[in-house]
Amino acid sequence: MKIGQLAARANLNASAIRYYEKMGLLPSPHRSGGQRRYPSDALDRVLLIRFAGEMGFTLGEIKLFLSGLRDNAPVGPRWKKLASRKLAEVEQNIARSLKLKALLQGILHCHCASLQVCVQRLSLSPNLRSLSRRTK
Amino acid sequence: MKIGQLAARANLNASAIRYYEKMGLLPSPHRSGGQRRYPSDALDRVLLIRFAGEMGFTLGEIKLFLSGLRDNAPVGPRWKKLASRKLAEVEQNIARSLKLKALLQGILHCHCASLQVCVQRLSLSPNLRSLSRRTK
DNA sequence: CTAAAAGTTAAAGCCAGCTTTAAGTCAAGC
DNA sequence: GCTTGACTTAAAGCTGGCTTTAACTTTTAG
Repeated sequence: MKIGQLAARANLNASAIRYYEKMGLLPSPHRSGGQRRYPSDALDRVLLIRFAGEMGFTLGEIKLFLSGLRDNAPVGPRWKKLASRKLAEVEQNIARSLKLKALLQGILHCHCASLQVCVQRLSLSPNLRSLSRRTK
Repeated sequence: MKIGQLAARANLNASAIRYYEKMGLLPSPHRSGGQRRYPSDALDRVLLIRFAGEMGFTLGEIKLFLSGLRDNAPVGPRWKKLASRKLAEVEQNIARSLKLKALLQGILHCHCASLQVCVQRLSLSPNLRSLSRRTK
């Protein structure tokens, strides 16, 4: 299979496939006249990568658990550890989003004179002091 | 107030304040000897910006609704529109995260022979075909 | 045989929201 | 008056996950 066909089947660009290879997520396939030829199971691998990506794993993390993944290897402890860490992240994200939702609804339904009053009335100001600077 | 003090009170870097100004979110204050001097209510504005940012609004969106925000202006229809759009986004994010959580738990608790089997067993493969290419 | 389509590479570009850097100017304490 | 710290600017850098570009080669259809 040529790269374009693989890409079409996985519904992504050929450049993404090359990128995965460069990042070490896909083994470099053998070539015919300089062009990549993929075995058919490469599609599964690509789909698995996309799936993990959709689950919020970074390419680095995916590379980590793929590197220990043989044909029919069992779901290993390394993967389980990564997955439970990711699960915690997802749960945090959910909690945070629920708070956000409540805040937005609160402000949407309020009849305060101004946004600033709203924010104060919802006791958000104290929160504000603790925000940001997260990058340091 | 000098920029450093404002930054300290808002708990962010002076560079962020300058960035907000450059992006049109903060009015450029008058200067003494080339240096910015802020009125005390600038802090409220900065905190409001941060707050909105934490709620998931982009700086562009924040600029939009700040541009119609006077001292004690009522919570305007423009802001309401933006907020309800954002609310929908947040709700989508929650729904998506809940799915992710279920998937991760499913895989974590399964006893499949391999990840690939897991993914297939959880009927994820069909989903996979419809993923990505979102940037086009 | 030829032209177009698809493949190749390395390197640069994109997005947001800043931070960092470089090379200066200004303010405050002793 | 001098040092140190805070301020100024424009421009470049950072993160991640690719895409785009440019210049070129290979394959394929007619």
